[in-house]
Amino acid sequence: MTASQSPTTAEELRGVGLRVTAARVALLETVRRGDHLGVEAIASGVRERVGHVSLQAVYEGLHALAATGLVRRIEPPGSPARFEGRVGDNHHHLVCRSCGVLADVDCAVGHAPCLTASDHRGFAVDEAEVIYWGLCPDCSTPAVPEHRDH
Amino acid sequence: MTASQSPTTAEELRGVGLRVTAARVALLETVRRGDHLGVEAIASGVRERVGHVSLQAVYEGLHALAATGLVRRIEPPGSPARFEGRVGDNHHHLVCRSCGVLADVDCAVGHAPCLTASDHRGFAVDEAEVIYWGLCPDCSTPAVPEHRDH
DNA sequence: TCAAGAAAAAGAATGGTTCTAATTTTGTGC
DNA sequence: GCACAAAATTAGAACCATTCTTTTTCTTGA
Repeated sequence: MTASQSPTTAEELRGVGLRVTAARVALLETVRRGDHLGVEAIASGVRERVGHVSLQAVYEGLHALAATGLVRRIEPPGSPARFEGRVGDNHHHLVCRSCGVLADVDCAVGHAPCLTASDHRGFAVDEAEVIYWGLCPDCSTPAVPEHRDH
Repeated sequence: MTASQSPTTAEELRGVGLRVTAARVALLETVRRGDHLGVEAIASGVRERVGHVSLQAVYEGLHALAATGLVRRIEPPGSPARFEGRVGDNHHHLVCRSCGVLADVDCAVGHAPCLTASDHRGFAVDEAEVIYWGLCPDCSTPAVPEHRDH
């Protein structure tokens, strides 16, 4: 652990072959500071930093960042896509059936694929994605049921 | 194990509190005979059996069947929902990154939740859904690459 | 046989996401 | 420092799976 400074956001972007624009720097920082944000929330965060950015630019930027592995796209069934900046540790997710909130769970193994199927039927498996379904602390307390499935 | 006949499709529908209509019988049988069919494919199968059925009726019927647990809805990120008739054994799925094909994998445990998170952060987890990502046998052979990610 | 309620029909609407085409900006080489 | 090519951004429309609304038809239990 000597003095190799952690790279700036701009350097990280350049490092994966992306051009550095104010919008993309803000995009990456917004995703990293946020907690599983959706596209609209990310767009708001980016606009707070750099003024007007179109929604399409956000989609395009997120696509680029996800393709290079700087962010990860999570798409829980039944809700729009969300993004997180925690990548590379192959962690998994807890999803609340009631309110849809999303939380991280560490993967015991830490690298993909952390599970191997007994019979993978000829597939070349490179990742095992796990979603734990349940109720979050807020929704599982019987008192004050604020959110409910219809 | 005496001679208790397996129930007819109609009896199964009635058993979960649903009304028996030609469309729903055909719907359930189509899903069961098919292999992870999409909504359009299911609609085609139903129409082959009972003539005209609207797409909305198929959506409505699938929703009802899924709510009662007679069918299971699978929603792999990036592709439209598909349905399967194999329920109750908590099996998982292999998804091909290239062509999107879906295959079943037996769960070693067999009942949900088959995995427990190390730290479930207060969530009451009732199911662990696993998706194995990889390439199917057809797409992983280097020769004749028919399908490719853009 | 009848009434109540569930299911189906038709049609429109919704919403997240992607595509197209034109314009601007960035990084690089001269 | 300038110009050029590639990449990023924009605006706007298009897309497609899914859902909603309303009306009509059918199943079921009385």
